[in-house]
Amino acid sequence: MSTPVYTTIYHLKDHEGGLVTLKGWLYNKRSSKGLHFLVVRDGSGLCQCVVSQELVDEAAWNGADEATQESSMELSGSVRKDEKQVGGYEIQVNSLRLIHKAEEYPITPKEHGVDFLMNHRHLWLRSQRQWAILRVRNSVIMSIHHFYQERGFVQMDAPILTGTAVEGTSTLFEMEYFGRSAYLTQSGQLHGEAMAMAFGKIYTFGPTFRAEKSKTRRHLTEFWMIEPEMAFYDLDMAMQLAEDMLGRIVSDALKNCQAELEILERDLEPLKRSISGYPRVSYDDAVDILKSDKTAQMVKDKLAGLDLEGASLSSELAKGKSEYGQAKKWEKKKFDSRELEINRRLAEIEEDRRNLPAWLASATAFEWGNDFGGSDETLITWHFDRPIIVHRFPHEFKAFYMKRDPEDDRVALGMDVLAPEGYGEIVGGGERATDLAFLEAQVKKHGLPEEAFTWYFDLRRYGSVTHSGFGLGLERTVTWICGLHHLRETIPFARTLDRLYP
RNA sequence: UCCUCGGUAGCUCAGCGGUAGAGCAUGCGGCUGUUAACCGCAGGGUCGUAGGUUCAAAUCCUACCCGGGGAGCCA
Repeated sequence: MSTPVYTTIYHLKDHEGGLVTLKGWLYNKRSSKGLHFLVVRDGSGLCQCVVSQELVDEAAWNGADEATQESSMELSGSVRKDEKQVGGYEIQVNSLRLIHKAEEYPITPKEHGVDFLMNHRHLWLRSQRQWAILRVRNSVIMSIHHFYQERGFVQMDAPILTGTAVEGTSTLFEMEYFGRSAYLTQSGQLHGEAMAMAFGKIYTFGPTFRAEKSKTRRHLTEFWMIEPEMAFYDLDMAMQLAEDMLGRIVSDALKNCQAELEILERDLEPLKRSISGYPRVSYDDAVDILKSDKTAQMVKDKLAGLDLEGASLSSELAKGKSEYGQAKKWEKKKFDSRELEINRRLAEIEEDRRNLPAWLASATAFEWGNDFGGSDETLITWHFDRPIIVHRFPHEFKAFYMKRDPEDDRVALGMDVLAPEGYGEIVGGGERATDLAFLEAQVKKHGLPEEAFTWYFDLRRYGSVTHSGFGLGLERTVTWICGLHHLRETIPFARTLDRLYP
């Protein structure tokens, strides 16, 4: 007999019919007399390994018998293709050694609540769904690097400790820095501009901190942001770059993360449409869309649909309850889990029914000059089947460094990319102001400390040029690609308003 | 800061005035192809905390603590 080759579950396809050794952890176990079906995970995937009492020695059998969930083990056996199994392969085990018998594992193959899972994030990472999400995150990161590197951008790091608030609006984490105040960066943009003037086209990729007291599914206090900054790019060029970048991220994910997206049950159609052809929508047009009869009709249709769905689910629930008494035990179990699902969905429907009228009211009352709220963005994106780029906003609610539109002084040359399916803003940026006097006036007007910007003003003193850039929120992008409800699962260890552990 | 929902077994939840329940997990037993396997038995609880109403409180009331979602703000 040949010697087994040490490999990983991901590479089993190269060893069909051969003998291999795997090292991993027990994900789940099913047993009957003389047989153990061990679902093993090794970080690269899952594989069912069959231990038959007749075919292994006593030590191997006892090891499989004793193994508890998440026990670590090393096993060898022959690889067989089997479409029915997770990963498409199965291993008939010849030998097995228990490396460490795990204590009772807190995360069972059943459902858990968010709080419990977040408290066990260090273990939750081992679950299949988290595996899939964080591998998509990896794909997105690599796509971004490839995209920019292939286009001649230089990756440069902006400082994390800063003495300047880039945008007065956001709240900063302040800290003591050798006797004075420093802040954790909320954007690398100003330093990015300096680097763009030195290298032409650059992008930063780093952590960003916002001390906003937001408790929503779209916010983290620590998140990762990618900020390209390009000399000699105007707004239109920046919008095209953002579209090309997102298109690349999406098409790479579709190509490289098929298994992951399937685990996440992601509907691929909206992603396939999101590779190119992003409509450009001016703020003016977006306001018209928001206040249109069509939007009002969409909200009404949505409400009617929710009523229908709610009624149908309620009657299913009632029917199940009336038949519960006569049901067999396994039928009861099935109904119990369905009941949970229905109750959860009903709660969601209830919430939407409460929110939608308020959304419509706020949309109808919207006036030119207001900033879009989360609900406004969602309503606007309902009109499109792929990401859209909204541009040229009233300058009042935009950052001081944005260039004014030469054709309309009321608006700034900013742009936001809004993801479809209700995911909203994933990119924000635009063309930067080039005129020194204008910037000096802006800093004063926004009440920012002028002395903190003297270095920044230098960029307009020595060869000021047209330039643009934007920031991409990594976690929001991954949330959209994965089709998730909440962004906290897209980062290994989320930092939120009241969560610093684990 | 405000609005809203929740806290019952290790976990997910049901019970909503009258002796504390189920599934999963754990332990033991059964089953030679299982797919959140299945079947049987067992252990496991100051019903978030503190007051109050009541013959009787997990259930009703008040306050507080903790968490989820949302608003504002943002990527």
